[in-house]
Amino acid sequence: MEPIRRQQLIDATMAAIDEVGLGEATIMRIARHAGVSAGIISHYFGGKDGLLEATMRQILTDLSNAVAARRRALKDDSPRAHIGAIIEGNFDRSQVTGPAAKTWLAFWASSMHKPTLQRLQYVNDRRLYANLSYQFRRILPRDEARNAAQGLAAMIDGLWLRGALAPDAFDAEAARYLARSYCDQLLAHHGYTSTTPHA
Amino acid sequence: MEPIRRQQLIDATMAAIDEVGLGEATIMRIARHAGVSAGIISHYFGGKDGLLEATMRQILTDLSNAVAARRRALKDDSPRAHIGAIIEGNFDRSQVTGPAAKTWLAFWASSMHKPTLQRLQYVNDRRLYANLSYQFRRILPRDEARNAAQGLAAMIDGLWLRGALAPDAFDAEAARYLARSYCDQLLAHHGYTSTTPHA
DNA sequence: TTTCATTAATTGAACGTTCAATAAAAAAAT
DNA sequence: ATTTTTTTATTGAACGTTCAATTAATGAAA
Repeated sequence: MEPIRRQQLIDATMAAIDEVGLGEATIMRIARHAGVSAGIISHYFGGKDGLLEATMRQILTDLSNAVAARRRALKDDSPRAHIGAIIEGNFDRSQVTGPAAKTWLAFWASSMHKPTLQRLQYVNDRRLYANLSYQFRRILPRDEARNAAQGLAAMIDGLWLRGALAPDAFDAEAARYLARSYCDQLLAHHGYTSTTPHA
Repeated sequence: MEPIRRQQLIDATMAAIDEVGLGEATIMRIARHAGVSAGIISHYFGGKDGLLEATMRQILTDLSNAVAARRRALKDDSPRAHIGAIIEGNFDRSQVTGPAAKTWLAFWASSMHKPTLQRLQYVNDRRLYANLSYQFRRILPRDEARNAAQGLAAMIDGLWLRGALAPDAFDAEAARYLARSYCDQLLAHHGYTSTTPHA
């Protein structure tokens, strides 16, 4: 029963944050979304903070899995292919629009003042940077690779931020195209030519 | 007396949000920061929401002014110069790190669920896009210009988001360099050569 | 019956708002 | 100039509401 309830409550948390924002996402509202009583949250997560932390953890895990799966499925081992997979994985993110995205942004803002969330967010950020940096380094000199990784990471965050903010106006395909184009420009800048130009 | 108090309270709001986040920024804490009593907030702003809206308005005005001032000071009327001024202005933003930045991000998240803030944020976003788009259009074909504007806008947001999140690790100069490099790549992509390469 | 899962009622703290009272400043009258 | 009146600025306490957490009671399963 425990794993079922935990998942229900995590999903309900995202739904509630998507609906009214983190500030108004009370334990009663979350519990109502999950179809259970409020007390059960303290029982399974020790309190509201525990539930919020578990929810952020799940989002990060989902993101990590989405990237890893696409990289595992690669036939091409080129840096461009790996970076492409990272981009695709980040824009999957259990739908860039929708509950997960708004929840992510809410946690992002909240992590500025909650050490626990900040740590999670930091680890995730470093992983993205390390992965990008490593792949760029296979082609670009050290400083160039470092800049490229930071630039692309910023662009991914920025595009996704816009997705969370205006889900209706957001075109996920256009976002992926922009990120890949930027990646290609970064690589081309140092003599690398892509084998298969993106559509 | 009124304009003085209003400014004090707006500054105190940013200080409080910088300190403990939007969720914990109570009117008592804000009032204490300003050295006045809590009741005065309702007197001058009609309530907490009024104060928050006024604070966001001020941040947007400051940003708008920072960009406008740099564009007015341009000697060169080239698209590249204008876009450069927009970048510089956006990374001024009354210091990308510090209270204003955290307040901005807090409002950004909050605007997903508060129509008033959403409207302010939307107008600001459209102005950035329109300005960038117009300048790119002077050199690039329509679709290319549209993509370039969206890409650069996303990169600016992404870089700045990272500044708000990790003020200590953030290098404003590096951020400006990344944005300008990206801009140059976008322009160079269609035969345009910059007159003065950035340092 | 004993244990596990859940609920519903309750508690105390914290919140934003309101309001009557006060203090300070300005204006008017003497 | 001095006093009186009016306006403005501000306070601090009280109110009603809402929240997260806790507790005791209830139901189901083993």
